[in-house]
Amino acid sequence: MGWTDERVELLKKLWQDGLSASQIAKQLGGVTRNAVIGKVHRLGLSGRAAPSKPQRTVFKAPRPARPVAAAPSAPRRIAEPVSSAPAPSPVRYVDESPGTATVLTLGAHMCKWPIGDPSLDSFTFCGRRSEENGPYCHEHATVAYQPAQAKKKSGAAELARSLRRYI
DNA sequence: CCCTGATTCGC
DNA sequence: GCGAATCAGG
Repeated sequence: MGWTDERVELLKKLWQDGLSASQIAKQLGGVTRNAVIGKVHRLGLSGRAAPSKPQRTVFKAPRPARPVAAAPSAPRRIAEPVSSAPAPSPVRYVDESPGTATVLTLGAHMCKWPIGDPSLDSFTFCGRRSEENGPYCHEHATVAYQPAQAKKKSGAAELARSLRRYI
């Protein structure tokens, strides 16, 4: 299929409407998204009012690898981002407000408990005064070393006992 | 691994 | 001019 005037016109319209190249290609039929992009580029209308992507190539968030790695015993799991994890866990660490310290402002005696998604710019640390010998404040220190015992509920003995009923 | 657009280059 | 392959991101 070639680029008839109609198809080019439709291409322009859809592209201007903000549809992606693949979507346009699917709607036109007989062409791949590469063909659409190539045509778009050739027509000279590469840029468009794209509200979805603000072009954030500027100032990539400086995020050093793992600031918490130095801790003697870091929390086993960092709280998942709220985006795709609606599953309410018994304890919600993410909901706390005090995430004031960034990686830049985080000092030696400040709580290094991570708050939020490390891959996001909004990522912060707790920032409250940490305990003398630990990387976390008192509140986070208690929660950091806890999860191990909490899961020690149904052991082998209890399991065996529950199974015994069905024998 | 899914997606996005950008670019290249043989046709 | 065309578009597949490839690249560079999110």
